[in-house]
Amino acid sequence: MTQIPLAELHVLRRAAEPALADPQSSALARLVGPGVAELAPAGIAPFAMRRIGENAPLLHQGAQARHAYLVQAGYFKIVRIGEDGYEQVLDFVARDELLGADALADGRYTSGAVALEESWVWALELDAVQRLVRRVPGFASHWQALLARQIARAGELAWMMAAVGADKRTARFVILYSRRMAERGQSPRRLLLHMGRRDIACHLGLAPESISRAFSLLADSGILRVDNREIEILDAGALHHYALTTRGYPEHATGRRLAAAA
Amino acid sequence: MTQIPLAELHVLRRAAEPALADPQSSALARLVGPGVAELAPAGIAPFAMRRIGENAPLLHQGAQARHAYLVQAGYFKIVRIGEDGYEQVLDFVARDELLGADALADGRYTSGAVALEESWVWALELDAVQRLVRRVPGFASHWQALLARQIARAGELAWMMAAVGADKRTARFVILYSRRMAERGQSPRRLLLHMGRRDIACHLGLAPESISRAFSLLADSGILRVDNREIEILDAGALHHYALTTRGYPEHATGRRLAAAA
DNA sequence: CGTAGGGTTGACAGCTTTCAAGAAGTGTGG
DNA sequence: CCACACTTCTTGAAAGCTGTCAACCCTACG
Repeated sequence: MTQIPLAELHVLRRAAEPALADPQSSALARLVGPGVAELAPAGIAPFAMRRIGENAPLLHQGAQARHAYLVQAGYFKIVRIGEDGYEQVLDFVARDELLGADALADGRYTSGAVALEESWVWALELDAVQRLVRRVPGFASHWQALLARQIARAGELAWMMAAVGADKRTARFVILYSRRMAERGQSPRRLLLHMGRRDIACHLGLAPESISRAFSLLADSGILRVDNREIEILDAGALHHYALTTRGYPEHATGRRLAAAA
Repeated sequence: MTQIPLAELHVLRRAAEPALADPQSSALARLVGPGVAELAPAGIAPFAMRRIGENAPLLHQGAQARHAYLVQAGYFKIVRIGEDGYEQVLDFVARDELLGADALADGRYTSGAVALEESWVWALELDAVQRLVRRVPGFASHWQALLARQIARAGELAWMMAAVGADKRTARFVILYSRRMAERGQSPRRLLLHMGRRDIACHLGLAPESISRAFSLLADSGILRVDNREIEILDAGALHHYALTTRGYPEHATGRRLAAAA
């Protein structure tokens, strides 16, 4: 009955002192390629790793941007502070993902970023990135793929937020979380939430109590097993089915004039 | 009492046959620069303009992507069709904005795009864009700024969706719409909605009736004047104040360890 | 050991969805 | 030119759900 807790993950989290230039484990090497080691001495890519303490901010909303950051290890939340001082959690960011890329638009960070746990990031000078885009073949497409990935996330966000009920929205959050776990090569079934209920609520536009209730409901339905921040997906099919029904309208008679191009 | 309707805008919409290579009015020239005319003959940038009829699809979700599109004139909605056949409106796209850039991630469009009215777009071959990024100085930053702009939109979306009530969410929608109008140099006070109530509802995750009610409420409050798809912001301050109160929590004790970087 | 913070659960008020009907505008065909 | 059908938008009333406030449990930490 009592399964082994995700203790190994906890340990892994604590001991996540990352290797630097090893292509196997360096997010930077995965982005730039194996030739990364030769770039730094040449002055083309003076990329440095930074450590961010738990609850420490990395990006400051509205601040002048000189760097983007590539997450090597740890977990961040993207927050936007409204004019009224209320914070909204826009997204969560994990290893191999980009922070602060939105600053490419106008040179300022449109949102803040806070580490949810001890984290390590690569500081990418925006100027240096531009040099790499022009000089290093293949880098431009890697970089743009990373940017495009962020754009695609907007769609995921809209999909999640468009769900009607609090429980359905929570179900979709779990699905997305699981999918991202899988992208990082981790188990898509046994999840360790790196954030608290309040941050989840802030992200989904719900009350923390509703998150709690939704988790309890999904647990009682036998779809999830919930133990504080440890979550296990017991019935993925049922979870997807549960998350399916949404506001929206069946694909109406689109395609009446399919070919209208010149 | 009866103000002049936005007739001139309607007319403008109808007569929007765009000029091609004039830097003043060509979205492509604004993106690439005045040298755009020299690229096409050289075979570097074989960009062509396409006309899309009303209600005609431009992007097909899941289809192999060879082009991104830059909107020259008209209006689009970005839609995602769920596995259950229900459509979700992710965003709306207007002149000078990008369609299908998310395909840079994995070569497939993650969402579809449908013209809400007769529209014209520049078809940008993705390969050609890559060539421009490397060869044309200054283009890379323009291009990336455009991509970054899309990323920043995700934040706007989250902000809008995080509002609690249907009326507040609608108010935020109007604010964003107004802001985008201003970005395009149009009046931020007198708005012409290019989409129907149902698309708005689909976008906000609400029922169409709720949109109607929210508009009526804002109109009765003297904040908006609503006449079908013509909307005028009568009291911008009140509108912002109305949209302010949101779910979320006052900036909690962040910054306990402000400096934790190496 | 005591406190503080996070998570869970319960009850009521408020709001949104749903279903239904009516009004207004648009396009077509006679 | 008119009439009809169609779509879109609006408005009304009841049911359902979520937010709020409150209390309680648990763990972590000093």
